[in-house]
Amino acid sequence: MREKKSTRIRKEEIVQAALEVVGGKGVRALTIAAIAESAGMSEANIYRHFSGKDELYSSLADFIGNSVMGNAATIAAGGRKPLEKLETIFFSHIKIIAENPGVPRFIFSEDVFLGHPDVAKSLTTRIGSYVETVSGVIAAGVREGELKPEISPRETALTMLGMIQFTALRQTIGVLNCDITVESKKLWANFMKLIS
Amino acid sequence: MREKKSTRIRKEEIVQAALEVVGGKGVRALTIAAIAESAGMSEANIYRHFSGKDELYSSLADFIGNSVMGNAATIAAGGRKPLEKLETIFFSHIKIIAENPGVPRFIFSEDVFLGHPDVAKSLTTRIGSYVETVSGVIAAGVREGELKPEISPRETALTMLGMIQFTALRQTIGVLNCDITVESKKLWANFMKLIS
DNA sequence: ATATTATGTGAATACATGATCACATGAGGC
DNA sequence: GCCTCATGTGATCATGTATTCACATAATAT
Repeated sequence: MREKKSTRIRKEEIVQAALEVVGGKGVRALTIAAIAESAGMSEANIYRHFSGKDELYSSLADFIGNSVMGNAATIAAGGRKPLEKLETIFFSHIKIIAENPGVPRFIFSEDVFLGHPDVAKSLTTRIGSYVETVSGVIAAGVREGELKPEISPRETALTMLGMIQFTALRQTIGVLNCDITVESKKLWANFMKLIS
Repeated sequence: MREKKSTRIRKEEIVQAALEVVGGKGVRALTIAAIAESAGMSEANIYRHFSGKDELYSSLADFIGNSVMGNAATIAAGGRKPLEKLETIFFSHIKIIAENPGVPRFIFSEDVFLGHPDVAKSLTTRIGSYVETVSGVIAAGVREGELKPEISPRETALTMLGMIQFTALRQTIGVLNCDITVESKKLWANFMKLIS
């Protein structure tokens, strides 16, 4: 039999294993069997620490939300100039996506939004505040004269997030043959020309 | 027993039914049973017209590709001005998404890109040519002085498609509480300010 | 009219997946 | 050393899904 560890540690291991499964084979492949194999334990043991797949999904969403989406708010609250903040948000978001493909896959997966409404609600709230955060930074940029005065903060924020999201998507489905960081630099350079 | 129809007609009906299932309940719910119910026929009859789920996926991809992505190429080949073409491509794409949510769901679904590599390859090719088509229109717009000379056609095209894709996504997951057409008008008005 | 063929279906098969259970075993308190 | 309990597991069950098959019936040719 395996070494025994506390539930707290096992939970983290299981969530991490789940994220790896999603990153490697997609949310569709997120079966108890796959998680158990990735975590190196039996299927039954998953149920020892989680009541079922629902709780596992919630934990996964919390983990992603806390470690990832909170990031933008922190940057926005910093003391730098708006344009700098925007750039930092953009590239840190891209970096997260590049390092962990399971994140965007999970966040925008059907299994979450059609199969786990409570998890979906929590994620949509986070996405909404993400949009507001970026809008606020853009509005500040306009006020301070760094950005063109005629642009609309909210729509520009949505355009920027769409650009990020589309990049993640293209990477996920393999359209992006070159490196995602190279691609994102080109996109950002062009976006700068559009907004300022 | 039901009325008998030719395979050609039944195939169309089945593809349409499948698209409705995807639009209503997602690719995850695209089971033979669900398609059969939506089409009003028995499961076994699906196999009378398709060799299996793989062929059905291919047909679905072809249908979407032809009726949707071909659209942009037609518009681009027309005789209007680049900016007009861009606007038409944008709004017809949005219209398709609004009328049939199954389209973006299917195109960017994991089930397709991780479970049906041949279908995925055909779709990635189409997405690639879509990007090129839009890039071409934007490049023409720059040449003719309708758009800012400093923008990069390819990256601007990706930004525009990202904007569309993100709108589709927000509609799919329910973040978009207001009408998608209203939202898209606001986004386009802002995008015009960005590119010209 | 009859034969032939294509189209339609309920029932059955094979397999994957989520979940449970009885039982095994390691860790810490005594 | 022994007890207790949380942790770990193979076996098992229930359900859902893709697919097949024998059989039924409408359309069509002869």
